[in-house]
Amino acid sequence: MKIGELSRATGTNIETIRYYERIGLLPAPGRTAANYRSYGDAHRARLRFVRHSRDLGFTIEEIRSLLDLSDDPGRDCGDADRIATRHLEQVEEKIAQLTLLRDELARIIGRCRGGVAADCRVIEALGDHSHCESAH
Amino acid sequence: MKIGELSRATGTNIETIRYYERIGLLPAPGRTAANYRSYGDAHRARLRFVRHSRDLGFTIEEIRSLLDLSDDPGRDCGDADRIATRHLEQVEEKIAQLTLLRDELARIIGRCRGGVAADCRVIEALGDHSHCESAH
DNA sequence: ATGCACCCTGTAGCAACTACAGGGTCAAGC
DNA sequence: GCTTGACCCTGTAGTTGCTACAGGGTGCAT
Repeated sequence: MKIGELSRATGTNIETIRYYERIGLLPAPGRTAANYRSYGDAHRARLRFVRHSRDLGFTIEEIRSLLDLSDDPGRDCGDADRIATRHLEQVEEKIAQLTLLRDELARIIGRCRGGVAADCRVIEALGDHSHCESAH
Repeated sequence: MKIGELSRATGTNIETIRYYERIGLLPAPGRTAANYRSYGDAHRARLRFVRHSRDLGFTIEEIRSLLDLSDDPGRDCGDADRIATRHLEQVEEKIAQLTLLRDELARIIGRCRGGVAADCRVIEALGDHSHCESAH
């Protein structure tokens, strides 16, 4: 299949597919006589793996490691588990941070009673971290 | 005060301070005879405002608007409220997304019972979105 | 033969910094 | 008086993960 078809089959931008090839995340496919990229099922499966991992928030480097693992079926699965677990921890930490942040924002906004900027509690609160109830 | 002192006083990287000046977020300060930047209290307060806003996840452009507002004390506070409220909504959406993602990751990882990559449920799950229970 | 959809390479842009390279300034110590 | 070290300067390039051209070639239908 040509790149446009692969793009549609995986919901991936054509430029992104070429980008993944350039950085070595996808293997360079064969070419047609007209120098068009020609992909097979294995390419499509690999790209789906990459896209799904990106959707789950893995970085390109993490995906590289995960792909190395899946290319070597004899290797210990524990490595994949460790990468995913560490990522899960990061996601949980991010959620915790954003939750603090949300509470802080809600508190700041809640104090706004309208009026002019000189009396604005939102602007005042942004200028002075010491009004905050949590660290960030 | 010189840039190093401002950096320590606000916990901001020196390069970041110069960057903010370059993009017009901070006004260019006066210079000493030796061409060193020379800051006053107003600069420090403004930088604290910027850093605090960044910590709360506002973008540079949002901060630019908020600074415009605080520079013009007669203006309607509602603009600041709207910017902050929209940002709060974005944070809430991000939390919701990450929560879905966390559940999906936890589910994937929970299936891993060790063993070799060929049988790895983590790698299998990453390759096939159809195993997922939620959209992402 | 001409239009159009598709493909190619290479480069530049985005956000928000961060990290040099290559140089100048200033006070302290020998 | 000269060096050492901490600080400062400008300008440019790197980071992540794409995205968007510019400027050209290919393939098929009308």
